[in-house]
Amino acid sequence: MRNLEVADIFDDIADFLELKNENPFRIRAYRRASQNIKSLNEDIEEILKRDGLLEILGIGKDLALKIKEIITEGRLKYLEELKREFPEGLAEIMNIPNIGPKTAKLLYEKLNIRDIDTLEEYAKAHRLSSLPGIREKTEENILKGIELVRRGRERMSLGIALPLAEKIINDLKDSSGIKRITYAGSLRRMKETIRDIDILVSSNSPNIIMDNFVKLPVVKEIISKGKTKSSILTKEGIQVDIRVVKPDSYGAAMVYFTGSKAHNIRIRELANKKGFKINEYGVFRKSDGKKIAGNEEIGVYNAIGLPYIEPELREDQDEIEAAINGRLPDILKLEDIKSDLHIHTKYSDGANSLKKIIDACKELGYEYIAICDHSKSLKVAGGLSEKDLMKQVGQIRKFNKISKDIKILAGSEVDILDDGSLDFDGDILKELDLVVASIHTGFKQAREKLTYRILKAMENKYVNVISHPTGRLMGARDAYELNLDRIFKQAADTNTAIEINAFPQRLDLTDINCKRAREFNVNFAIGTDTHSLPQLNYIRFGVAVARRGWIEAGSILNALSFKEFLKRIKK
DNA sequence: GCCGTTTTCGGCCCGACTGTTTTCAGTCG
Repeated sequence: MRNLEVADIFDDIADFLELKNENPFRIRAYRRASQNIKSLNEDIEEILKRDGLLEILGIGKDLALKIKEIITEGRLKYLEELKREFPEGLAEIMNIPNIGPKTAKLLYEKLNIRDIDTLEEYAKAHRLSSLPGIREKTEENILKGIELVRRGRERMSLGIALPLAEKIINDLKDSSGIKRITYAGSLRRMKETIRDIDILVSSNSPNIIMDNFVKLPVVKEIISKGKTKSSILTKEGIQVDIRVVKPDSYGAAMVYFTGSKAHNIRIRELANKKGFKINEYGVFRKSDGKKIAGNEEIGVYNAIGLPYIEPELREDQDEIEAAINGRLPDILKLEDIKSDLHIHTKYSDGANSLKKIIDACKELGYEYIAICDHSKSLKVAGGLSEKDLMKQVGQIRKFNKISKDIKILAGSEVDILDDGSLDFDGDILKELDLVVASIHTGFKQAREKLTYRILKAMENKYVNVISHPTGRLMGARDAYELNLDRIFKQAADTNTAIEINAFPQRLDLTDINCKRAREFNVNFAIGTDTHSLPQLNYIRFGVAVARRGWIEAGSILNALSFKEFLKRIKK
């Protein structure tokens, strides 16, 4: 997979073109191409092989040639030429907040500043004030920005961002004058990682909201405070932006602030062609400036002839075309979920007793759940021996006899061993209601070997689900190399479901891979991999991944009724 | 540099905030 390599090169080119003050539309073409390549769900080398580059949105003749050069030559002459014109450090300088191409170029040309360290020296010595448009305040901001860059403005996981946004909204929502309040941005689109949190408010008295916002207990620093828009930095160093609009603009503002930027650009282009203008206040007829929509999101889409598009789909990844052609998927909803198919208990490395887990799941309204503790080989996680597993199965059977509200599936998260066989024999596995198989060893093995192990496991007639199929742990471990297309095909052929592991550090499969797997007609199982009670709520992150992957309820095992579920998993 | 129900040229999304300016450029989302 060299998609990222190609995307990064196009991004670098865009940086250089900005420094050169090139045609902004040309720069945007590179950025858009980069963005689209990043979110492709197919290997770009494969696309090149089948001569399909021009089908990629935003790739024309010229960029197709450049992609070919990158893949075959391992480099791009054009980028190397650009690199000769400017020192490499300038791109880094442009990463500093509030320093864009104009300032970076000015610093370089007037003071020969070509890296962050030099810039810091100059700013501290007040030697930047000699430049036009830079005085003391800008020097201060540059120093602050350098600190931010050094600390690394990393993206946080959805699991951190969502609760934080909910807390801020909760703290704010009683402010007088707030009519509606929500989070927007990449958080509302439920991207797996988030950089900034965006909050949107509708109110007729924005001043009060701005004042209350910058006084919230989480605020460490006020980045900017205006009449309708402010930004703060929390004590954890997370930027939170807020925007207040009038109630009759709330829908348009929701669309605008939910993004993605690429999606917004597309719908604005579409509006333009139809004689409308879209901004964060509404949809306006160009002929007489009359506002024709804006209160609600759906009205904005309908005004330009589109059906409502779910936030998770708004990535300019074919959703506009699908909307135009009436082939938008009816994606999974949280309410569709009837079960959690991956839960650990005290039997292995979970924190809670079977009883506690069952009670909590009843509270959540589940129709059935699957208990899947680890298998005997995974000693570090307290894997169960055959004897202990059978004891657990017995306990579950007993429970099911007296329970009316919820069905408990006796399952196991069974290790896939080095040769692709399973950690328990068939005579044990046949006693279980659900077998979830996963790899916990040999992450560094070759792609072919790891792929083989999973393919082999799927051949086992007792295996219902492959859990966290790529093994990634965000911030700790990359996904291991797999031939996913072969795995998806095998999953469909053997009726083995692929798990969407909802644990925020995993989210494995990813949204992009879900979209790919969907083309193979595979079934999915969402599991929280819960090890302690609050983690049962992670289900919403798994649902988010499925939604971003265009998955409909019909192919999610745990969106099926218990009866349907049992039918569907038969191999 | 891409793209086409304005189709092979001439368009290309739109507005808020800051810091520096006497009316705006640069940056950001």
